[in-house]
Amino acid sequence: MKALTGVKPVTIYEVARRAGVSIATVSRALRGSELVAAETLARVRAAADELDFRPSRLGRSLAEGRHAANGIVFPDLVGPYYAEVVLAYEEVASDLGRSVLILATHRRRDAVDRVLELAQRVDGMAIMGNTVDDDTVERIAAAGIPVVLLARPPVGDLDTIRTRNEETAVELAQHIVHHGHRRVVFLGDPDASPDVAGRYLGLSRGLRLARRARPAVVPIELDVEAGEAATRRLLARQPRPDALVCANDEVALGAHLAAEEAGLRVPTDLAITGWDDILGARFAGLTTVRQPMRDLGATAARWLHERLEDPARPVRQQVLPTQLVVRRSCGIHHPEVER
Amino acid sequence: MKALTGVKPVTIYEVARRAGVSIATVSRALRGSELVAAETLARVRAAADELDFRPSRLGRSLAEGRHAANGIVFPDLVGPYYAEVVLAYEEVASDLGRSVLILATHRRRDAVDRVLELAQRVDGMAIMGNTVDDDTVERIAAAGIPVVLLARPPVGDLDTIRTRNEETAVELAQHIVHHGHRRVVFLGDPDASPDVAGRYLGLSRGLRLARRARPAVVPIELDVEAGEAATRRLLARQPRPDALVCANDEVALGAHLAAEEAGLRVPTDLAITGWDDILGARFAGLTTVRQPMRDLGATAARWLHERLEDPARPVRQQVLPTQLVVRRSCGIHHPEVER
DNA sequence: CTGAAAGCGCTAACAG
DNA sequence: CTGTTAGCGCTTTCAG
Repeated sequence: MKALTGVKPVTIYEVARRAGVSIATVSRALRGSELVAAETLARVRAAADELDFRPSRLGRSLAEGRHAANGIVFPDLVGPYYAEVVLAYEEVASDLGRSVLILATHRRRDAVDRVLELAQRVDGMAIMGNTVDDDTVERIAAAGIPVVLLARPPVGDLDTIRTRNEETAVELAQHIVHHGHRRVVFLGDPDASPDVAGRYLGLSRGLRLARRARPAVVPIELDVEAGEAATRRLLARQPRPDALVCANDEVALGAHLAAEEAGLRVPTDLAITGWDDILGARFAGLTTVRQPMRDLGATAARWLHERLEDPARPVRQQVLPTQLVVRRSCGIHHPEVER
Repeated sequence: MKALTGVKPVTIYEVARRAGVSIATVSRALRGSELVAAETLARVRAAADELDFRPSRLGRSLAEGRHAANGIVFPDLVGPYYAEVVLAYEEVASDLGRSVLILATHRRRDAVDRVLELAQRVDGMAIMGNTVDDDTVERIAAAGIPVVLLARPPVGDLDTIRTRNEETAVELAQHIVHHGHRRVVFLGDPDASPDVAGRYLGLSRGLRLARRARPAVVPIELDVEAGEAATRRLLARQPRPDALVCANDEVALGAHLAAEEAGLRVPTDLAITGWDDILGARFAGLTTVRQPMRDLGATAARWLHERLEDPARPVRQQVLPTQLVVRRSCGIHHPEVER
């Protein structure tokens, strides 16, 4: 028997009155305290049900001094990459009984303010890659909000989870060299995010180890259009590059488009590699690097929860493994070709 | 000159004491009330700055009776589809000064409870497709929380935004018939979501109009693996279907994989279509239907804001157009082939 | 212009 | 076991 209560929320007072007890008893009864007589408990429950009472989250949070909510800050949500991270984060957090607030910073200049505002609404938050500067991170942490850093270098003594960029990029470089490519260009902006920086560094190091020239870098956005446009420009130059190492798969797919348009064949005329292993990469036969994105998000949520439970626990920093996925966009003579 | 305040949040009382005024004056000053002397204003500002004061969101919300936050409920975030919707929603909501809480229901049986909990934290929310039943939606709306429905049929007199499914599916059916395909199978579960139901209905209707047999339906999950497995099974049957209409692109890409594995050529031996036009579709040459996903999310956020501003404004229901994107997975004789 | 004080809805001592 | 009461931090009358 649910009473339609209209637009005025039912408060604990009304339940108390209806059950003929005090609000303290209602509170106890509804949150499963031992200190309530069975019969009282039943009366309170009945009253609450009849009124369809749901305790105000605000009142409760204010009294408890906690939000039971987590935040996550990421640069954007285009492409499957961040979506996966955020989803896994939400899934774990939700199962742990915490709501999740999201904030995409894009490159708004008021990103810092928005993050600070977010910090007012959560008990802890995950902060990804290229969103806000270290000062802001430290400021939030100093305010007592647990923070876990995602895909960015450690700041202070904060929990940090990253994926392996540089080492796998070295491996990728070797793979490229192995296929005889010489004029290598990196498409992506190392200054744009720690991830991209690591990938560029690894590529450079790998090429250096193989005594090849340092790669040229074309700092662009990480989307299909930018990859396509940049490649179009590059292919007009002489000599043409013979390998494009792209900072992510979207760029690589854009490069593919431009190559096709120019009548070039991949990998014969031009090798292309990506990063992330999004769904499209598989269908384009793109050699790329697979990242455990769901792990990133899930671990962040779990760690945050554990730190909230025990603020004194030791700091953790982890680098998740990534994996070179060899398909055909680099050359086809390689043994471990994957479909 | 920022004072490190440690872990105890600065309250309005401390600012008031430091500025030598009452908390009421601090409140007024900081929220830009006219009723504060210029000199007082300056003193309060200085004190707040020195203490790095940020008003407690909880205190404020409780007093104001509003959260300045919106929720969005969706079934999942796998695949680019929902991610795009959510991102656009966040972007608009954030610009309107509202935080956003997300909730993925997956198919948890406690989805209703979680949505109800979410309702306690927001001023309004968007509810997508196949998440919770109409009763729950009405219950939330009845509690005075503005709701906008996304990609699901209207419930009561709530604002609703959908994309055109049935009509475009009819068009798709005609396209398929036009290419001479006869044994058409629909991959997807019409009971799984209103969107899928609409697509199936349109396909059936289109085939009927062309006097073709009603399509068989294989109710599966909407991911690559399910599409691949189902197609593998279908291709083992005699006679083989000659056209697979998939409820989304992931399924279609999975079907592609299975066809390839079976040594069949698309579209010669088997036509395949998808829905959503994700990035991978383009590279697989998949004929599909493009949906304005960002519009969906952005419009939802905007409408919600407008309704919050003016609860009495007229209800709106809108169906956003979708567009058949013809590539090569159905046959190549069509005039309007797109790259 | 400014301060005092009454809530907002709930939790958690503290007394019985 | 149960009720009283003091906050949690802020906004907003209501009086000066």
